Amino acid sequence: MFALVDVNNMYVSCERVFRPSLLGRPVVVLSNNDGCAIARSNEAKDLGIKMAQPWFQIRHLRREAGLMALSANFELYGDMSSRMMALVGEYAPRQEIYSIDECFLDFDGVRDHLAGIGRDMRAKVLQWTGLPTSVGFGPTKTLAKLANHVAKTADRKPGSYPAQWAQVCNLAELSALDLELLMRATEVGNVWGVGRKTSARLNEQGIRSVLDLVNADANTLRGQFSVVLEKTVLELRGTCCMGVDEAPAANQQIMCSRSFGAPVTELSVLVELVSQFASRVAEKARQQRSVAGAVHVFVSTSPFRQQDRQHSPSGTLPLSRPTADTRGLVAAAVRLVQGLVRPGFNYVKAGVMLVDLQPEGQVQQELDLFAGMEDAGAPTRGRDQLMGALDTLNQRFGKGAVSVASAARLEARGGSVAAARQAWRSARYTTRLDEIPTVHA
DNA sequence: TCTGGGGTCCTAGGACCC
DNA sequence: TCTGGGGTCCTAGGACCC
Repeated sequence: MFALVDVNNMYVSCERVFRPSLLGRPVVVLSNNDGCAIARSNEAKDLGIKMAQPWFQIRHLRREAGLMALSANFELYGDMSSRMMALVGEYAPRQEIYSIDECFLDFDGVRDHLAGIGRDMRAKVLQWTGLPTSVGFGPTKTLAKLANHVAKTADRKPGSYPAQWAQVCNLAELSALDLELLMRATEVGNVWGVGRKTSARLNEQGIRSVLDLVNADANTLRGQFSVVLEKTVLELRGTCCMGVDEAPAANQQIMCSRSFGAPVTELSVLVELVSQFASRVAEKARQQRSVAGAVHVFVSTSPFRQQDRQHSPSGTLPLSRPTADTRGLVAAAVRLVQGLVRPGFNYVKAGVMLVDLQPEGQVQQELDLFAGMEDAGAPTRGRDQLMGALDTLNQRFGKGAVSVASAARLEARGGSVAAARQAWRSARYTTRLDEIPTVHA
């Protein structure tokens, strides 16, 4: 048996822990640049606000409905997530942390009292962290996901499902009749792995509910769609196609990209931005002990500015020697961006991606045949120590305390036009001593 | 005026090989 | 006029997830 535990409206719930005045109010958390809503409280959902809806479209609800908006505070959410995951992980022999707000638990062999365990887990997380969760149990991961959807929806929309399924729902406890009722009442688009496009195509064929999908011919669907959908159908029927993965492999790509606060036309500014992004991905690569075989850079104009001429070039540069050294990666990224950018365009976004990632230490030395001879014999140790020192300093004194020169100029100028807008960010209550909450007695 | 930032996996099609 | 068949690898793009 698997459980899926997830935090309801994670980002909003994290904010509410430290600002109880937000409870009961419509609240959204905004993306970078305060651009669009990436988390919504139930009250905000009830106002009709959609996921990723642009802020300028819903701003009027501040006055009309008391909508509160907060800028994203990922440092806070990440720390709250770690606390929640640690608590939940105690309940089962294996845990797969699937995203910042949800994890699978593998209750191998356990069949009884699961709902009770779920309620206990929920209560403990609520008491210890203040975060409300939903828990779904099922014999496969896809069914646990479905159970979680039911637990959350039954809680949020009374009448949608029987009330006893709210908050914690165990599909294995249900009679065959109840399970059929549940699947008939649930739209196929709510199934894990069935997105917008697929559900539209399924609907055309008359497959509207989860029950319709379960009763469809898996083989035919495989031909029409893909093996992914076939697996989903099998999982819905109770056949396990996926296990819990406790230690997911290192990422195969590492990306850092941002939309800018204002359009950028100057190459020099883009060089500085891309340098910053490259520094960030280099740091991430070192964290997971990987080296990159190639660097990919893209810049793009805004498809929403229809009066602008559009230009979205990208390029990839293979490295003669795979590395996670900030200097080498910044140099490659800068060379790329210099070749991409053309004058006369309003660029609004850029990004750097590391690809061809390999574990550090098992780098193929043959690739060095054509590398520059000047450093062929240089000890790599010096480099590692320099990067180690860089990471330590930045960890201790804050991001950007030490950086390569091309990335540092932006900050020296006191930010730039491209700086992201973050008008309403809350304090990093749990990770910064100088932002720790004050309690007034 | 103002529209996120990460990731994964699968498939189709082309290049290339024998 | 008639022009094989089977394989691998790589890449781009699409769909999905949160």
